[in-house]
Amino acid sequence: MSPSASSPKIAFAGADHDHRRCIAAALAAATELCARRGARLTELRRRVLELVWRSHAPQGAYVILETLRRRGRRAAPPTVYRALEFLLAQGLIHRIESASAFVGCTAPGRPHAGHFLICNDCGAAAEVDDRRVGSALRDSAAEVGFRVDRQTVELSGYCPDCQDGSRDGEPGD
Amino acid sequence: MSPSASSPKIAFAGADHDHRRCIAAALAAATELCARRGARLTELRRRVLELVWRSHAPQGAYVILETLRRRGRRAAPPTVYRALEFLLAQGLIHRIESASAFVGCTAPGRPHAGHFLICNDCGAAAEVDDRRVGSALRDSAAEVGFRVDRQTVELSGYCPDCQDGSRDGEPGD
DNA sequence: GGGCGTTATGTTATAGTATAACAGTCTTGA
DNA sequence: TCAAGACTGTTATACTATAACATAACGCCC
Repeated sequence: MSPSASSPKIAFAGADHDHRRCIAAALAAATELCARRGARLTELRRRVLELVWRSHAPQGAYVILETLRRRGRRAAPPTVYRALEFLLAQGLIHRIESASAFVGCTAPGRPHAGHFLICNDCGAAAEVDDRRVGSALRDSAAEVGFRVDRQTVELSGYCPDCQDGSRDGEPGD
Repeated sequence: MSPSASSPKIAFAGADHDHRRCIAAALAAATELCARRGARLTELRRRVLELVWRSHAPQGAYVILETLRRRGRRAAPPTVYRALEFLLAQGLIHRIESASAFVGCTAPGRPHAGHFLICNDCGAAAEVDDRRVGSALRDSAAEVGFRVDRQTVELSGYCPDCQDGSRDGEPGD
């Protein structure tokens, strides 16, 4: 069951996609997953998850906080960080270390140790699960006797949509 | 100029090595490199580089700041961050994103886009340059049309010396 | 050696990211 | 109902990083 025959790999959603569907799908998956696990996806946590998913660009904790407040919710930094902590623990979001920000997980409930392609221009982060990368990293670590616990793999650069120079200055290679 | 032939890969220095030689070698390489480039390795920058190299564990900017002050240097956060910025620009140190800290580069002056193995226990970070990892990442990005600019690859886990459980419950570090 | 532009550093203030600690509230189940 | 635990509110603070402007040191030219 291949998702789409036209493109071999789906990484960046593209500027024209219906993002409401992304959000709805993420919330539905989270609801289902938490129910199955007996984890409590409370109203607050759901709202924070929704705000993380507001864009494919990683969202900072304080941006989420501001939005919560503007929407009438009493909130302080711990409010947001605790919700984010829960969502991280459930594998519903990821932290992008190089941006100190959070992005929705595109394959929750499935064990995966993928990597991220992050566009310097539009800010979008695409999650990629590539077996070759994973095994290369694992082999490399094993060779020196290192036992891997957690991996942070983030490539910054320019996504296909942002490489044509239509945004500013330089066209790419 | 050939590296040691005794071990196939040198990643972690080990608890018993003479770290003064690491520091001396790093400072010598930095001096030579900056001279060749006409970059000014000032007294401050040299001292900051030395403090980054104080350990193989990544050092936080404020730890460096505190040490500078204890040693009698007038310093504020920008003092340290500006020196770190210079050292980063010269490729003499790397920033470990997942720790918000800095570690000395083990191969300055040589273009490299390697990755780091970071021990959760002793804190040491080993820089590894593995062609397979690099090419797997490059291939994976190219497949979806992503142009890579910068990469952050950090694996956290346990180094060979820290896997035997001898550290459990140890008070000091 | 003095003038002058450039680079480096000092200094103060503040922005941005994250957590500690404790109080109050809600949920759940015996 | 009650108790225990989980969740959220609240205040305070720690940690990380940069903006903005002042001063000092260097490098070059004449």
